[in-house]
Amino acid sequence: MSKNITELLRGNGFKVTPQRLAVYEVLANTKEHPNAEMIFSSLQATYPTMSLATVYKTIDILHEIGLVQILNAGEDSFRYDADMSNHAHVRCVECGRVDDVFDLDAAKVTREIEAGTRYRLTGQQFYFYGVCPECQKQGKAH
Amino acid sequence: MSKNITELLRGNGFKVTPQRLAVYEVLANTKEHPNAEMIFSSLQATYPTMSLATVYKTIDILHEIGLVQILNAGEDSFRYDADMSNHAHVRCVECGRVDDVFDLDAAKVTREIEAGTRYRLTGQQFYFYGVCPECQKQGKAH
DNA sequence: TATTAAAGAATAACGATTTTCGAATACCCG
DNA sequence: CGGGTATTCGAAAATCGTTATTCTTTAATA
Repeated sequence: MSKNITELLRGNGFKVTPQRLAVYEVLANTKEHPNAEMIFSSLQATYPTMSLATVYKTIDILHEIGLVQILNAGEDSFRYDADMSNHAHVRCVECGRVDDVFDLDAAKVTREIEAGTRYRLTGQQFYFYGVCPECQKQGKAH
Repeated sequence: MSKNITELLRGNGFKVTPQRLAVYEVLANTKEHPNAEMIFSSLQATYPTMSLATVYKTIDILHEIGLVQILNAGEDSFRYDADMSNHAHVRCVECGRVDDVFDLDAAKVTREIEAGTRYRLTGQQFYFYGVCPECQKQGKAH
């Protein structure tokens, strides 16, 4: 990336706080697309006083300055991803895990849609649902 | 369709009630992908005593017997669609309307993904975001 | 038409997210 | 490097969509 988180925060008029760096670190170092609760829990050890509200407010800022994307995979809560590349997601309907799907040319599909509808498209989200390899092995597959 | 709503309800062990028929009628006669609140409001005139809880429970049943699909277009509430065909949706980020996108071969994309990941896919949802033709005319476009 | 299990309406409960507001602190300036 | 100040933090309460509970009504069958 061109700028690091500290520069981006300061450049957008936000203060650089340990909490913000910590929340971003969690997101940047996992591939598990955690929700707010999961981020909160994983920070309990190092930041015992941090509240869920702070996690939400921080995510809001990180999203605003383009450092995290918000996933709405049809669950009861949102998930967050520090990987800003345009990629789809697949959720296992058995265990709930959410994985990345990189081999999909979304731009091509988007161009087709833009030609078909008369919308001027600004973004898209593709979600796939199925059973992950692990759960298939578990024999839970019917 | 092969069976009508009355047969489907009864065949699945559900009673056929005026409320259920009414909720389905609303969904079947609109292309606006209403959420629960919108369905509730549009039934106020004819069913002044119906409660929101009934709308939710009815939608739940209609979804269970395969008569409506649930849309999660990244808003704060769910939308519902009586068109069960596999089609994508596009939401206008200006006015909030949700339109259908039929010209997209989702099955083909799904097959590609299934080959790439090792998931066994059971479904997918594609959502596009942009500015609808009306809002583009409004000059709100930047 | 009577029986009865299921459904409706009203209300309370629930969980994720947002807001409020006094206390704490990052950052600019000297 | 320390002070002043606007911003942020954190705890609690509020909000909002949705779900559960309770009690009353009703559809379906004989």
